[in-house]
Amino acid sequence: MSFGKGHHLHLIDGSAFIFRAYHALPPLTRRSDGAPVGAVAGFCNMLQRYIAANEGPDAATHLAVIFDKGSHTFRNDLYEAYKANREEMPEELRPQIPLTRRAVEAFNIPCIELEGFEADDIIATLARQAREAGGRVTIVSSDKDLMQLVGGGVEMFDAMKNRRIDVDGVREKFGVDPARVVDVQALAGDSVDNVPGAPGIGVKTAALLVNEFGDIETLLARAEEIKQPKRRQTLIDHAEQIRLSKSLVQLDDNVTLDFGPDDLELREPDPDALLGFLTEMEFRTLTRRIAEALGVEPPVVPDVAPQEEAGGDDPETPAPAPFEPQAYICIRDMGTLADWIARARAQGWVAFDTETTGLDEMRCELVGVSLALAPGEAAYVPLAHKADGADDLFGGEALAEGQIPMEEALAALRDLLEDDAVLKIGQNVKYDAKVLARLGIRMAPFDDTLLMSYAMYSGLHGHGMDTLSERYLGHGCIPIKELIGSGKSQITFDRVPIDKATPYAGEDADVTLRLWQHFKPQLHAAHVTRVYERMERPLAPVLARMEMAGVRVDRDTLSRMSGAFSQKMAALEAEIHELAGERFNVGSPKQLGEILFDKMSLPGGKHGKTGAYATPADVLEDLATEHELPRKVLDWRAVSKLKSTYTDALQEHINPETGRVHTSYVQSGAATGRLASTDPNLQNIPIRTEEGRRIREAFVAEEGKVLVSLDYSQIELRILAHIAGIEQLRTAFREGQDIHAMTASEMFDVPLDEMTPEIRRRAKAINFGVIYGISGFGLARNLRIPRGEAQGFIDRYFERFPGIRDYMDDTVAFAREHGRVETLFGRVIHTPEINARGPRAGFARRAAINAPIQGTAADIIRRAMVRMPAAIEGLPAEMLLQVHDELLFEVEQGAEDALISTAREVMEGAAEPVVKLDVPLVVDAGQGANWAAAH
DNA sequence: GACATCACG
DNA sequence: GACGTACGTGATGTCC
Repeated sequence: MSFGKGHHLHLIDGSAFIFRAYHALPPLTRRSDGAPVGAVAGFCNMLQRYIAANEGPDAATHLAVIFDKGSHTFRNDLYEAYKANREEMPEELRPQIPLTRRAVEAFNIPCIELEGFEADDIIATLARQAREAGGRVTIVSSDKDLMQLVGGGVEMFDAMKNRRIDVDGVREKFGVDPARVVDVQALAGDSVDNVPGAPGIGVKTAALLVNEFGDIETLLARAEEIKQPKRRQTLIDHAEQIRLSKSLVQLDDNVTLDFGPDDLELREPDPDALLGFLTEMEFRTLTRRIAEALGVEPPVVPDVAPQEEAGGDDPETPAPAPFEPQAYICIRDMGTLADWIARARAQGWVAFDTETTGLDEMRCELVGVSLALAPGEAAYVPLAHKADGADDLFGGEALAEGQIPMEEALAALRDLLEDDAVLKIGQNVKYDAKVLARLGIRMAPFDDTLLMSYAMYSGLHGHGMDTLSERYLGHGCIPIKELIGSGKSQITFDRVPIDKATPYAGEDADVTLRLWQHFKPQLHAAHVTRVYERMERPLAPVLARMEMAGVRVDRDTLSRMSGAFSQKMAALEAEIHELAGERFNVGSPKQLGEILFDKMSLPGGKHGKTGAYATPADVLEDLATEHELPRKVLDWRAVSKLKSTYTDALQEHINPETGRVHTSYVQSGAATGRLASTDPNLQNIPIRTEEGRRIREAFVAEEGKVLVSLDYSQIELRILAHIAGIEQLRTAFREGQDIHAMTASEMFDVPLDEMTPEIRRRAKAINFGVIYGISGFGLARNLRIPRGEAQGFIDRYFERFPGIRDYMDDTVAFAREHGRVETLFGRVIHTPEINARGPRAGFARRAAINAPIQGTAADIIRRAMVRMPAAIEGLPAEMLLQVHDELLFEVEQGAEDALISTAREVMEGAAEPVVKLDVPLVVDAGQGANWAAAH
């Protein structure tokens, strides 16, 4: 069939796809021979998702993937240095290139490459042919070099951001129409492709010139008319270089091809060929998913064990059992349960998991438990499943038949779970341990696959069971949604029929067991055994105890504040509507933006990602000098935040049984080693404003008790001083000086006794900026000073403290070489994006600089927390909360001083004996009837 | 469910 | 001189 009107040709930029796949995924190797296949897997995934989503008005009728071939093209003949500063292709990627071509063919998609031509030129040619035939074209790429092709039915599609780029999109990027893009590129040049352009002219300036004069030739002919002398001279001096640049960026849309759009009609893949290829790559999940999409039986991917080296200690290792959820056993009688428990004891370890009615460990009920003794050998013990239809007529109380009575089963399980000689293996053990603790059962000793993954792979990926199973076992888990549904019609696990619950619950234990067998030997190889055994594993029970203790929150106080906030909001809202001259939703940034920037035409309206106006606080802050309205909106937002996030929401988190609020800490929440706090988040209770701070008055001690807060003073700066070896900082900390004032004095040559608050404020911002991987732009924005001035400060800072720059450079170099950074205590934080290009590289760089500092501080307080229960044993005190550098305790009146001195000693000495810091750690303490007073 | 906004260290 | 930027989190409301 010939291509024409009504047809739509999609052209995928294959090389861009590969690089994205390569950088998006961690190095994955084929199990049988260790060949790198991560990029191939990512590539296939992206291709599959692209095809699956091919519907709607922009769907392809014709499709091809285009690759570059050869490194020498006509552009190298024009300009030797073209693309000369491209980095070498990574070693792991090179062998994957031919495999991705085979992947395209396996999908039955035409795979196009032509010796001596860049993919861009082939795309340009096909796009022109398709356009001339009267059809539409979508170029799947975000490469700006292709933007010149947009228009007349040709658009681009950024698969990463899932966004189409049309003529307006190109105008936004280059400031000119697509037809003029080459002229802008010719002037601005391109450092990535090493196109020289005109020195000193960037895209902004280039667009300005092109819009005024037209194309390059006209511009060069009329260069004399340019007013700015420097710019005029540049253009005159570099005319030839600019012409050359244009011929480099101009795509050739007249490549001789022995086929055309007609030949690229969308074809169904041949299941045998496609699944054969995927099986050969040993992509288990992907094979299964694609088989499902094709409606055929998924082939078994042989699980070939890696080739053991000669003399390997166990050449007879059998292949792991395949996953067969239907084969899991349902235990319905005490005899069988006792038998499994006996086998677990004989073996010395067992994988264990609980099923419950919800995610809140403080309120949910136990529904059943599962056990696994070997890969593929798992059992589910239902305990509290409801009878079918029990919820209709009889109040939902009737239990399903054939379950061991709860009491009896728990008594038997207690012996196993509390047996010091049996290791319990779980995934996120803190959850199960809390559920069991409410039933009076202590679960110890244990191993936790979530924490093992966190210790080894922090920063690489999440640590949930589904993620780990897919990644390390190649097995997609049964989604919980298949059992309990989602949204409004969601049911609790006790309503799931036992015959459906058994494969799911059994799988949880089976997967956990297999992950443990996979991870355990790797801890040593990754050098994180100490991190796991000394910091992560022992912290979990400590967190569980803190969470169960909870903190008392006074409902009346919050309720009164909510009432007052409501009134204040209503008053502000009325004033805002009055000032705006119309009613609108103040909480909608979109509507607010339209009022401010369209209706009132205030300056500075910038569009966010979605094209709507952005109205963040700092923008409104600037506008507040122009008009009354922005200030009112800021006030409204402040009150609205306090009410909805704190005074309203916190009340709902008060547990009716304990009268206290019980947060959950996510031990693997932050890549740096920090904790995260959820449901509710008690690590972001307001303190910076007077009004917000009053919310802390609702966090109170019980009658006869006191809240005590201890926090590390300047811990991250102290760590920086130690790691980077900055002598002036170390001395200042040893002598207890004001560190920001000292920095200011050093930088601005102001004696300490003449220090002003303003100068000190600047130094403080720089000190913090350093910890975050400082940039002139960031500091400028923070201090609201010109960028040049901010850069001057930074330069001066590095001059005075050269060790800081060395630390930054060394850390980034280490990350580039190893793909990770480390804390002083050996915690590993992976930096997979550190060798990426573009803005992502900047993010990764700053994160790598920050991670060892933030992470070491996190390690120190974790160590203190692990030691704390034993240290304060005997004192009438409980540790309640951790807020990164602060610990909050509740203690009986009279024992405050004893607690403070004990806890302070633990905290100040927490780095030792593993690390001897050459700066002191200092802990400040406060106490009072509520959290506000304890500060 | 993505995005914008804002609370904390 | 150009680009886009402070690090790490979680909860809420709007809007599609």
